Amino acid sequence: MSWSKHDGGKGRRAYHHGNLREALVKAALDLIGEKGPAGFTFAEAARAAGVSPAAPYRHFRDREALLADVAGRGFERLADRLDKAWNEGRPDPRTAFKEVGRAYLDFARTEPAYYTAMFETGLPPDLSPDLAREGDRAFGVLRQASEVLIATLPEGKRPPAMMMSLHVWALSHGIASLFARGDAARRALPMAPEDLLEAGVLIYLTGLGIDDA
Amino acid sequence: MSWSKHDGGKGRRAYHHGNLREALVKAALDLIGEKGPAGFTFAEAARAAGVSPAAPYRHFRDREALLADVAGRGFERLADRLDKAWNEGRPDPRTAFKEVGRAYLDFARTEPAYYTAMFETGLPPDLSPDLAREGDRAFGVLRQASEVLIATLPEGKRPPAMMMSLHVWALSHGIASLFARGDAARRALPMAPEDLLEAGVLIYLTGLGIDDA
DNA sequence: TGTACATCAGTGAACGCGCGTTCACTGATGTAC
DNA sequence: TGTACATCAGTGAACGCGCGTTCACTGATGTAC
Repeated sequence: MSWSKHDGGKGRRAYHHGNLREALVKAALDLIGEKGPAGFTFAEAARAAGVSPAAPYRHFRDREALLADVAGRGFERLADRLDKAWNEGRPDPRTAFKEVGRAYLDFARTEPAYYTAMFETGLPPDLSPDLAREGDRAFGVLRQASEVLIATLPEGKRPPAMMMSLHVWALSHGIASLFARGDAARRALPMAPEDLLEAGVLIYLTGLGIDDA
Repeated sequence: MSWSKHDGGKGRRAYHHGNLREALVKAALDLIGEKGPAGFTFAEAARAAGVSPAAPYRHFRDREALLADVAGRGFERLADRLDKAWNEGRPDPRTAFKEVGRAYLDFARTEPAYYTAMFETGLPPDLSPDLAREGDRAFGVLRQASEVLIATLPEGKRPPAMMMSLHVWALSHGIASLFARGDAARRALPMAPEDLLEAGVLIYLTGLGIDDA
């Protein structure tokens, strides 16, 4: 957050913020993280960025547009993390697949503000092209991983990859939103959410006939 | 919604509403259904019930208390529906178990306003004793069903019933909240949510070794 | 059966608040010549 | 290299709005005798 050069080093504010767009995104994340999806207001984000309430309109059409931007960045990060966890199927597809599941949950836990923006603000998943694209990309990682895993099965015993990835996504999201959320609505769980997910995925894979190599 | 007897049949309003508490609950449900979790306001619920904005305070401590009441009723209905679907394990535990899954999703789809109040308002699950009790009762049905199913397995191959019910709940909730929600945030799905869930539960049960009789 | 009175469940006006958004504006920056 | 000027990214005041909540009140209802 660099204010203009003519600041004079005295903390006196210069006219231009420098990177207000980024500062607003960060403020939005902080607010969502602190007070939940409804606790984010345009006005307060502006305040947090040290700027007048009219300034954000130079960068975002309205409140919803900022929210969509935040959610889009969230999906971008999620996709990156899942992709990294998948690691091109190494050391073996089954292990890598479970790592993808863990990474999903890890994302929900370590980035609750992003996760909330992505799934709890009621935004349509295709509100902006960016949002839609990054959302697809994240799901694509899961789908690609499913395909590779399925290919290890004998022909004729292969389930649809789409179905499989939807199951895993739904299970992961269910666990995340019931047991690994950041706010007071989190439900108690007699084990780590990651372990619950890993066990579930394991049983599911067994059910599909994808066993240890 | 019966107003006082002295109404005179002219539509002139008498002083007492008769059943304001119920009318407010109904109004809350309608508002949540129409405009999402954040779209519900105490003031508008009062307006919908045809009553001054101060009247609801005779029945609910505040906005959150009304929300908790609605959520509690939702869990009550959900528990009843799950229990009915379980039907004491008839015709056989495996079939009955799948029916419980279907009933869960059916509830989410046919009662989106309740579902939203229960899971998307950020209420702590133990905000009121009623809410906690009915929530536990709903989960209890699932847990009981899991126990019966598990008992069909040979000793030594029985997974913990708690884990199993958590898996099924999470999968159901994940599907419901991603693909079967009532608002614009619903994601497209190339099949019926119920079928996706049934297939998932089937694969999961197979993975546990619970096969067709 | 009639009456006095306590209690219950409303009214309606008012409050302070913060929100999203708009507007005409102005200081800072970048560019063309 | 200097200067004129267009454009960009802010300001700050104002708007209308609806919210949650409080308050003193009052009409309707139920009950004791």
